[in-house]
Amino acid sequence: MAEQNLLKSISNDALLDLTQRYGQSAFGFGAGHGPGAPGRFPLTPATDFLSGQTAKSNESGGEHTSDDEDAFDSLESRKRGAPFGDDKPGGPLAKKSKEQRSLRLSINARERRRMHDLNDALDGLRAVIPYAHSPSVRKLSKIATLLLAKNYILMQAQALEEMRRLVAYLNQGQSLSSPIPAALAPFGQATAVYPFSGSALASCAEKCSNFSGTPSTLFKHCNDKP
DNA sequence: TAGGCCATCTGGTCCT
DNA sequence: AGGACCAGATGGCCTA
Repeated sequence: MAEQNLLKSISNDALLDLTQRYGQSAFGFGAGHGPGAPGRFPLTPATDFLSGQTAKSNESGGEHTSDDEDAFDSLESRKRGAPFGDDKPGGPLAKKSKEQRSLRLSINARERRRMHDLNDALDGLRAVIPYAHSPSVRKLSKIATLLLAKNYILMQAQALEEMRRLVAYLNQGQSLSSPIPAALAPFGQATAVYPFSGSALASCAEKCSNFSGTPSTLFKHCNDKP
């Protein structure tokens, strides 16, 4: 039952909250920041996160014996309606030798465990990126989770850069009472960073239309036609 | 009912 | 050799 609640659609309020948090920069300025930019964000927490995941992965890998895993696998396969009945008499593994079959089952279990670890990591990611975590809100899909996380990181990096500029500006002995320079405009005008924060009148479609480059499937819930 | 999302199986490839 | 990683295929579940 809790799962069904999780699968309910994201409400418009949830989208509004999400878009206000991320803004245009979150979905827009990914260009030029591909994976080929190593060292761009040398963040220690990321390293800790990775090491934590590795530890978790090893931990989960050692939770079950292979026998436990096989028993668990068969049960889970039936529950999920696995397409290939690896333990059925007429299944694809039926013709193979016992050794081959055993090896195949072992590989399947490993792959399943690997995917579960991956999903656990995605759950961890969902837990730390800002979106509506209410039980009445549908869980973010995998692709949406990754895209939101990427844009959230980019947005945080941008905010950090702006903060550094502000600190540098203040260190020059300038008074804040003087007009805010253009370089610091985002701090004086929230809409420069969060274009939706002051646009309560904007339609859902208008907001969605600003997310160029984001797969339209992420906004299936949007009932407004642009 | 079509489309999206997901879990699982499977075979191939690469790495240690 | 064994394990990790990857991509394709398949079928189930859910929603519009």
